Parts: sequence; C-alpha cells; structure tokens
Amino acid sequence: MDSRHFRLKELINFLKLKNAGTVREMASAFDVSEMTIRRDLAILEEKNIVKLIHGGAIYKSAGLNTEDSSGNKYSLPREESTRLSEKRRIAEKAVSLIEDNDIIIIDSGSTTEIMGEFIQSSNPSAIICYALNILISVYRKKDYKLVFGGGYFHENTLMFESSEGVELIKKNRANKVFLSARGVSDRLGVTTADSYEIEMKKAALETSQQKILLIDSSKFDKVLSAYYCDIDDIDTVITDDKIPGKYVEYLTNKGIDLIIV
Amino acid sequence: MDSRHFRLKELINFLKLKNAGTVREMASAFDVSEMTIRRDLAILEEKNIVKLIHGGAIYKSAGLNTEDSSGNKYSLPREESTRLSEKRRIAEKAVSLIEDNDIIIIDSGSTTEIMGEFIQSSNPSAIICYALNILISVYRKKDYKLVFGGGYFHENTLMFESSEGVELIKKNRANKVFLSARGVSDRLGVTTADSYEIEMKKAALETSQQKILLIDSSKFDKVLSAYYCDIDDIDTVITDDKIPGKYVEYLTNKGIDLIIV
DNA sequence: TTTGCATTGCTATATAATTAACAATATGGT
DNA sequence: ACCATATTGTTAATTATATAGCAATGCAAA
Repeated sequence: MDSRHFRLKELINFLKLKNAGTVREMASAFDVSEMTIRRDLAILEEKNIVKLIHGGAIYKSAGLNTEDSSGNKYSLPREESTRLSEKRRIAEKAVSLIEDNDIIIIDSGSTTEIMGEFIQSSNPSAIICYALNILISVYRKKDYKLVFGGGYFHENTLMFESSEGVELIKKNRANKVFLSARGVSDRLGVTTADSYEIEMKKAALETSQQKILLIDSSKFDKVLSAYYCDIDDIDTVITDDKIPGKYVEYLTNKGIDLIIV
Repeated sequence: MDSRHFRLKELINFLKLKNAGTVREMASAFDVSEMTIRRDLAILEEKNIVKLIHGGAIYKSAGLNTEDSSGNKYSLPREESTRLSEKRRIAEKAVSLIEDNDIIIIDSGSTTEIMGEFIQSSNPSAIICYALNILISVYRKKDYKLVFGGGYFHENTLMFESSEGVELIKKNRANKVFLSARGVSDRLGVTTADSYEIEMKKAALETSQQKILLIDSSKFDKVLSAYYCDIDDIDTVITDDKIPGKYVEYLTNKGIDLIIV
C-alpha cells in the first residue's frame, strides 16, 4: 500500500539487526529525508517498538513488541501510548516518598522502572522486586540489599513468576510497595493484563505496610481481565493532572491519599 | 581496582541489556556526570564495543560486527579476568555440546557467562540460571524458556541465592548443567569461594542428567573453603591445554570425559 | 477530472548535546 | 608522607539535532 507502511516494516528490521540507529544513517539507507525518518520513528515510538533518543532510535528488544516471524506486522502492541513525561513525574514523586531505611517492593511496569533513575537520591535499606527491567534499573546502586523473586520468565512484562517467588516475597516484610496497574475502575477495581501477575502482586500487597499505586491518568475507567485488588486496598495513588474529575472525587471520598503531579 | 574500570564493565552490561542508551540515563544510572559517561563511552568505542551517536551509544552485538581485526571484541579492561582466550575456547566448546531441545542449567561464573555469546548457534528449549550476568547474557535470545532462581543478591558473584531459589531449581529437570568452580583438587574435591553458593550448585547438580564442569587450567590443585562436590560427581570436564599432566591422568583414570581445548 | 488527505521535503528557530579547558579530588607508587 | 597521575565535575562556547509551519507532491475515491 503506502510507502510509509513498507518503510516502517523495513525500519524495524533495520533496527532489530543493529540494535539502534541514527536518523542520519536511516535517512541515507532508505533514501528519504531525515524529517521523514523522524516522523516514522515517532510512529514506532507510539507503538512502543523503539525508544527515541536525540539523534536516533533504539530498538526495544526488551519491550513489549510481539512481532511474529510470519507477517512481521509492526502494528502490534496496542500498549499504552507512552506518556513518558507523566510517567517520569509520577516516578519521581514516588521515589520522594521513600524514607531512609525503608524496605520497599517495586512492582513490574514501565512507570515503576523509571523509579530506578531517581532512587539514588533516597536511601532504602532493601529493595524487593521480580521484574527484569526493575532489577536492571536498581541493582547497581548497591547501598541496599536486593531481593529478587525469580521464577518463569514472561517477556511481555519482563516479569518472573513462580510459587517459589511468591513464597520469597511473603517471607519478607516491606514498609512500602510501589504498584502498577493497567486499569482502575470504580466498579471493577484494579486490574492488569495477565493472570500470571496476580499472585506476585498480591504477595507484594500482603507483605507491605503502605500500598502506593503509580498510575497515569489514561488508565482510569479502564478494565482488564486480571483483577488483583480493590481500590480500597490502596493507601496512596500517584497520578497526573489529567485524571477525570469523577475519580478525584471517588478516591478522595474513599479516604485514599491522592497525589497529582 | 579503579572505579572507572568497574563502571566500564557495568556500562557494557547496561548497554547489552538495553541495546543502547542515552548519555543522560547512564549518567543517572551510575550517578556520575554526563561528561564522565562520555569519556567512558569514548573508551568503549575505541575498543569497538559500542558505536557512539549524538546523545548516547549503541551496543555492538557480537554477531553483527565482522570488523575488529584482532578479534577481541570482548576485551575490555578486564585484566583481572585472566585467561580470557582460554575461557572463550572453553565456553565455545561447552555450547557445542548443547543439543536441540536440551534443557540446560548455567551456573554462575565468568566462563559460563561467555557461553551466552555463543548460544545463539544452538537450540536449547529451556535455560535455567540464577546469576545476573548469566541472565543478561542469555535473556534476549528468547527462543527458549527462561527460568531464574531468585533470592538474595550477592554482588561479588552476581548470584541470587535463597531456599526458594533452590526449590525452584529442584522442581525442574535438566539434560545438562554447566558448572564453574574456583578450585579442583584430587584430594579435596571441587570447591568455590563462598558458602552461599553451595546449595544452589548442589541443586543444579541434583537435577541434571549430565554434569559438565567448565574450568580453566589455573584452577587445578587449588582449594577454596566452600566444598560442593567430588570430582566423581562430574561427567565431563572442559579445560585448556595447560592442564597439569597429573590431572589428565587422574581424571582419565576416574573415567571422566576430559575435553581439552 | 476534481477533491481531500496522507506523505514528504524544506527552512528558520528552538533545543539539546558535545567539546575544550580548567579546577578539584581521588588514587597509586615510592 | 610525598609526588605524579588518573579521574571527575563544571563552565562557556560550539556544534548537532529537533520542531513547527508551510508548500509541494502523490494518490485514491467520487
């Protein structure tokens, strides 16, 4: 059909092979202007296939791309449109809640992953997690103990899950858990996409004193198949200022500590 | 020794995992200035490990670069990891033993880590491991299932250890385990440095059909405090050609399959 | 053909990243 | 302890890239 469609598929192959590429070299390789490549890359970023950086793009092999060898359709993971700046603000606020000597649990998720970037400014005494991207974003900072759940790998969420991992989480206690979710509904509670996540998330909730939910505003009124707790189970919600007024009221009435960034 | 040397290795892991990264996020991750990261990346570019781009760096994956005349694509300033070329030969031979649909366990260690580089040429159906460097070196190849032990992190070996991790390993079965050790002695058996490793290694041995020890020749006649098995428990030893004659004889007499590379 | 819309390239302006030089701090060897 | 050297952070000036707006093109449906 359109030449863009074709070029996008080729761009994905190019990036997959090389891990990442500069705008310049891609413009040259596909014989179009740099502006066109930038626009293409913006589309791929929307689809969460690449990460844009100044001067180029990085292929997200770790990410939630489900391209199949058959028809290599790029049009896949209708994953939430990134909302990176909101997520960064949310993550930064979340980290600011960490007090010295806290023991914290960090759930899987893209917003929680960003917490790793900010966490050096705080001093937890231990971090417990069970997703690869979280592990990588925190393991270097080494001023704290690190506990990792382990189990069977799920590449769409980068999470490891197993009954043994659940046991390990339950054996520990935490002051705070930083949770993610894919949907929050007043009627149907807090949900996520995959049922294998449930037990790990529940274990994290169970063993934590304060339960903090990090969620960008696009997730309100969304419902996904895997239910894992009621909104009443959450102590604190951190979200951005596009949260629907209805939910501001709802959460406030429930007595939940609502932090809007 | 020097912190730069350490950080360079960490940077490689970071980039290997993420394909590429921005100067900003790396400065944040390692808690140094952006200038320092730029200087580090310039060194890695010299060594042909990364490609510099405006704003960041791209990891050059091993398979894709025909360049690098000296063949030392992996030779970062890791002088302390001696005998690198022996270890690479050993790791490559080890990977060649993997058959299609094998389920394999990879122990912690620097030699076993190198296996990840070669493993794309083979087709195990599952990989079980419990050390971070192993996880990073194998997770992206994604044609197999991945099981990770989990537990409490030990930064000297990058290993996670816990009774739950041991249980998880024991719940699985493997065709082959690829083990490392710090010392092999005819009188005192196979040893390593830290006692926390013992239970995980024993579990790996217990649940595997064929037990393969990867060990460079400098480790023979060495004894460390943590004993974890007898040489009789091993089926196959892969080592380099500087192995003392005494041990060639000893292992052969024991009926152990000795592979010298 | 005409109309409407997606795609593309171009340019001026706004942002962002790099460089070079210097100062401050850590490190290793004698 | 001392010195020599390596490492690191900071700044201002330079260079590179991104963005926004507009005009031109191509293409498909009426």
